[in-house]
Amino acid sequence: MDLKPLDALKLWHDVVLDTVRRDVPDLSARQLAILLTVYLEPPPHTVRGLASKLDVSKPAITRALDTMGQKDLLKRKRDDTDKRNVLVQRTVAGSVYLSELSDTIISKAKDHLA
Amino acid sequence: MDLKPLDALKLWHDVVLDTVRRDVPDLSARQLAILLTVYLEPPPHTVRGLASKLDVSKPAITRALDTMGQKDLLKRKRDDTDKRNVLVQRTVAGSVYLSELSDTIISKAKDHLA
DNA sequence: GAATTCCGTTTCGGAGCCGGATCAGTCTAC
DNA sequence: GTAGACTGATCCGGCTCCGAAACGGAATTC
Repeated sequence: MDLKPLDALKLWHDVVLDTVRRDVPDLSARQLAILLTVYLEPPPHTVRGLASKLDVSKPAITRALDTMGQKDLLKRKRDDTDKRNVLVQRTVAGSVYLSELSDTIISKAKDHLA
Repeated sequence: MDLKPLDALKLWHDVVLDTVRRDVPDLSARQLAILLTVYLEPPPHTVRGLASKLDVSKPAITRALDTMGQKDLLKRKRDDTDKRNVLVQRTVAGSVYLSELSDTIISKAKDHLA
């Protein structure tokens, strides 16, 4: 793999610019980090676990789940075996959102990594 | 270039997670977009031009320049030929910041695009 | 040289997010 | 069964950012 510094920044620039312009579901870096973690890493995902992994406070995770839940990008589910836990789960809308993000990345990558 | 959707998202995940954890100069997506534009696209860069390119309001650009100026990532310079204009210019600290970002991207890319 | 246009900034009220402390509910040890 | 540990949610004061509108200064038009 041969990715030069300038190419890496240009790729980042193109993708960030694209997401800023069509800011539709405007996610903060933290929210995006949560979304990607839930979709890419093996479950289960708890509030505490996510807070630890991202090194942020628990309320930050709870609030992010609130806002992303409203946008239907994620959903909560109470753990039946231990009702203290909340399991964070995927949704169809979340999958679509990330699918579009990967499309953007791949499209922009083609321009720089040809 | 052969970048699969899952690899693209994993790359994004790793880099975003890295920037969230060491949130030192915590830049919003917009601020990062401004920074990358100024450093990657040919000058001159004006407030109005940046607002148009990112499709955001002028005050948003002004405020972003304020905060990033405090962090010394960018600097303003009055245009001598037309004193209405403000030219946005690079700084050493900004170059260092983006250099570290590209290092992170390249490092994470190696894991997925080997 | 007065009126108009253009530029970046500031003001304004409002919305979102922040972390520490605290809370109610659940599970575990004894 | 009761005391303690643990989970996620909520409260709190504070900070950042938002866009529309209004502003002052500079350039242009006539």
